[in-house]
Amino acid sequence: MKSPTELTEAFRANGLKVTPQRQLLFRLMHGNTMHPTADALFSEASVQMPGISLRTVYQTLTDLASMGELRLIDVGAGAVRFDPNVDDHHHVVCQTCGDVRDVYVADSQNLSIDGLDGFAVDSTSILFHGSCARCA
Amino acid sequence: MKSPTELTEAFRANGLKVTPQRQLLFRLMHGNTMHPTADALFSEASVQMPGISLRTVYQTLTDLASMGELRLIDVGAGAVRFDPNVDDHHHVVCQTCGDVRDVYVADSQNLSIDGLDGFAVDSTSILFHGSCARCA
DNA sequence: TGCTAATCTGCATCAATTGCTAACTAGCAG
DNA sequence: CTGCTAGTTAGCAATTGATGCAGATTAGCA
Repeated sequence: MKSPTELTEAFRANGLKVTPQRQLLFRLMHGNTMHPTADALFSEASVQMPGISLRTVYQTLTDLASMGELRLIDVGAGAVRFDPNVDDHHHVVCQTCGDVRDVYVADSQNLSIDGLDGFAVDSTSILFHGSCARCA
Repeated sequence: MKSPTELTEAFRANGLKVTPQRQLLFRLMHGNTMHPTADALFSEASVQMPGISLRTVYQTLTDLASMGELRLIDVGAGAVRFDPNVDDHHHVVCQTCGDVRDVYVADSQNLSIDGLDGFAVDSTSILFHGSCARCA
């Protein structure tokens, strides 16, 4: 994801306004490796800006996602998570503490797939389940 | 997933009762390659047994899943899907029609992962997104 | 400084799933 | 075959994550 400053320019260039709410969320997500849910981010944001709406968090994060600045990840735990890392990477999920971490998989683009039957693959997402170092 | 007859025995052996509702669901899921949602299965079941409860569908499918007879798959489309194929396999999802199909990935157990950092991987699920032959 | 489209808040709504309980029944014991 | 009882079912309430909506507000250009 771009820096808050770059995002400000990108938003304006797209005819979108840059509000204090959005700037706060830019800052909270920039370099964030926690893979927060909308709700977690809302809590964080509320500390610095009491009264901010959960709706606004969803809105802004959705905007960022559709601009390709962040990725939505669904680890099947109820709520979607947001990941500012848009590199070609994948995720490990700790079954105990729910922690999500980025990992890089060699040759993930060149997997040998049987049964495709004419299906054209656009993207691949790999999810590893297990236990993190702390919970093991 | 085992055959309806085998499941009947397995349920009894576990102290679970075999009701007509469960038998119907055994039959509907056996060899089913449609990856139905609970709701889709409920509709199908309702044809043969009007009055069956959606709650019962969820209950029975959850029981089957915890007995290892079927797998829950979440393609991030809102509702969980049920897959009676418990082999080591993965899924492709058509972004257009939503269709889900089983595929087999060579060496999916031996991916070279960077950034694990002490994380112990138990299971891997790979999701391929793209367009199926019909929608392309 | 004013205008106007974009945004925000707060609440209603929706969809998937689970919780709860009274009525019912599979399946064993006698 | 009959009765008992633990396990099940139906139906509805409740929960959770997410989105729709409208009136008040505001960013940012002229």
